Amino acid sequence: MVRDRVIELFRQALAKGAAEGRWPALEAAFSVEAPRDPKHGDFAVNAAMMLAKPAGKPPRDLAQAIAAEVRAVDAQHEIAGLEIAGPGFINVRLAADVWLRALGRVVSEGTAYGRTEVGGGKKVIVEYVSANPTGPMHVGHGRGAVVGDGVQGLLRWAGFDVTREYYVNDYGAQVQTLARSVHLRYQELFGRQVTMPPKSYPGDYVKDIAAALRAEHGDRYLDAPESEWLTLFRDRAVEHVLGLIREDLRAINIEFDRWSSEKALYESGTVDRFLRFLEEKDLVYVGKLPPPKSKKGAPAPIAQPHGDLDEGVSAAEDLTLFRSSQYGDEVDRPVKKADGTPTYFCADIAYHWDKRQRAGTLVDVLGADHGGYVPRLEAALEALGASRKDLHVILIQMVNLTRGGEAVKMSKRAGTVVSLREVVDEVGRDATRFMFLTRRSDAQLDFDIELAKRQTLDNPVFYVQYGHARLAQIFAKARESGVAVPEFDLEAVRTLTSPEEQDLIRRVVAFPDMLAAAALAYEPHRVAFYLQETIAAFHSYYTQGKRTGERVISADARKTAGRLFLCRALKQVLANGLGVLGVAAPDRMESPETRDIADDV
RNA sequence: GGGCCCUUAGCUCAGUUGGAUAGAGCGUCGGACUACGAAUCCGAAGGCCAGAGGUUCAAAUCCUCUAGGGCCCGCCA
Repeated sequence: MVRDRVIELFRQALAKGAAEGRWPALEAAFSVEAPRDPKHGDFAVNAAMMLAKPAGKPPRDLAQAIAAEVRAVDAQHEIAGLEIAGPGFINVRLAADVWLRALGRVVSEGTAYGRTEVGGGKKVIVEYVSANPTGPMHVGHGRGAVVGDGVQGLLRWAGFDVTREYYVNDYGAQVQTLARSVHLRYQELFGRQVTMPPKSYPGDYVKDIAAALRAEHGDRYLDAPESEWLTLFRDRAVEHVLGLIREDLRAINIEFDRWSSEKALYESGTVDRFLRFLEEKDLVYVGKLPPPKSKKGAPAPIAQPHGDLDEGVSAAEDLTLFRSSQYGDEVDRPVKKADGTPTYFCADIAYHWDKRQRAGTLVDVLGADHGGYVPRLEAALEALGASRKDLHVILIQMVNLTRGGEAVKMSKRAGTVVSLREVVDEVGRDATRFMFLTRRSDAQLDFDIELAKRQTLDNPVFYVQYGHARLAQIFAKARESGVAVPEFDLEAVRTLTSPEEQDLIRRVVAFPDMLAAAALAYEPHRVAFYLQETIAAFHSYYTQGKRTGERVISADARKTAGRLFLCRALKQVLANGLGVLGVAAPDRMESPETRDIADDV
């Protein structure tokens, strides 16, 4: 990478000067950034400003000295100019051929262009979605799914050894509730009047499961005690719902390497072994939990009026508590319920402990409503001898679904949660994915269905895809005109001298740096913004060429070859960038006329 | 009462982990197709980066406080 080369030259120069006692050694990393204003050169280096204080010298004087040293180190004359500017920046201008050779690499590396080794092959497990198998995915799950998938894709491109993992909560009260809901629907199929309790799952998919069970077992479980059917109904229901979730995921192009079952953790004895392990390490004790804090100063409710499927909170009893408060959590957390069975938390730390043994770095993509859960998870890792730094949690904020600006009311209770599937079917896979990536994940997102369907700049996915299609059409035109698509030719690309062409070259060459930085920050939205900005620069260049007559394909064979090569590199970068995000890069867009007709039908 | 997140142009949002004069799109106004896709582009107007302190060569970015909005504070998962 070009930027790495600049860093290397400065590092050598700084080390040399420090060894000769001309300035102190620089401990922290200095920055090498592409400045906003191209007049400031290709890169701005802040090393002199960082050294000014420890050296006790004015930054501009130091910058002069450092620049002289860099010139001495630059044996191959890769640097064309060094300037001291502003408060003490060293502005670096590279020799033109350095950029052009880097441009050549875009095409020679092809579909691998943008891959880096910053991950060093380190193992990472990215856990995402992990939606409870109690119903189809809704829009909020979709955001987590797309962001998580973007993160894992980025890490893969940055040279990490990534495992995509889904934790299936197929054990515990919620899937039992699902099983009971199925049983109620099952009774209904035999003509009985049933009322679905407030906290049950009434959806149509529950009826489908009930129907399947009736087809297989007839009325065998109609009046049977719960102990006879609960496990069967639960397992069937979970299996069916997981099938729905897999379909939902396939609709947005997401696959997993591993599905980890909570139930399996119990059935294999892993949870019990883990509990004994905690006891041996003296990380648990039997005690009482302080009463829950009341909110808003109101007295704590004595009992929950609606207790249909809840156990309710009983008075303080002795529980097995995990010493999480010693590791940064607010209070100790129970790992066993009053009835002696392990809590969700217990199984989850066992799961995280297992993951930590399989990989050095863990990434969890969770809904923001799980934010309060993070400290105890970190505490657990710390207590178990790993570091809280080994876990990176990405909290996905809420999605507000709107339609033409009007809020789409979603309520779990009223059963009006909009499924991910409905949205994907209406706006398409690519638009859905891209939409979720146009916002930082830690900020709330307004997802407007009408806007996602619109084909304007409001909806950037069409803009970027159109740019890719437009580039593809240039090559179609070239073939038509008998112009060969060129391989790298230094003489040809040397004709790319306009400010716009120089800008495009720099953007394309910066692609791997951008990807690596986005990966290390776990921020896939950066890729989406990079693509928009890059294709905007191309559209501008293209239209300008149309106006001035300086078109890509012209009578000047050498210029044509240079520009076609630039287009080839651009197209590759767009395709690779869209690929990281899991969005298609079409060579041709459906025309708006055709689409309008289709809409009218 | 406590914890986490958010607040940047009329609207929706970026801002390269602390850098030089804060950027896009939409909307408004005015322009550009006999051509490789006008689903595009060019120009104009639009800002006390919620507010107040602090840290330093440098703050939208870091620390404290204040004001708004969201999420959470279970022996559910």
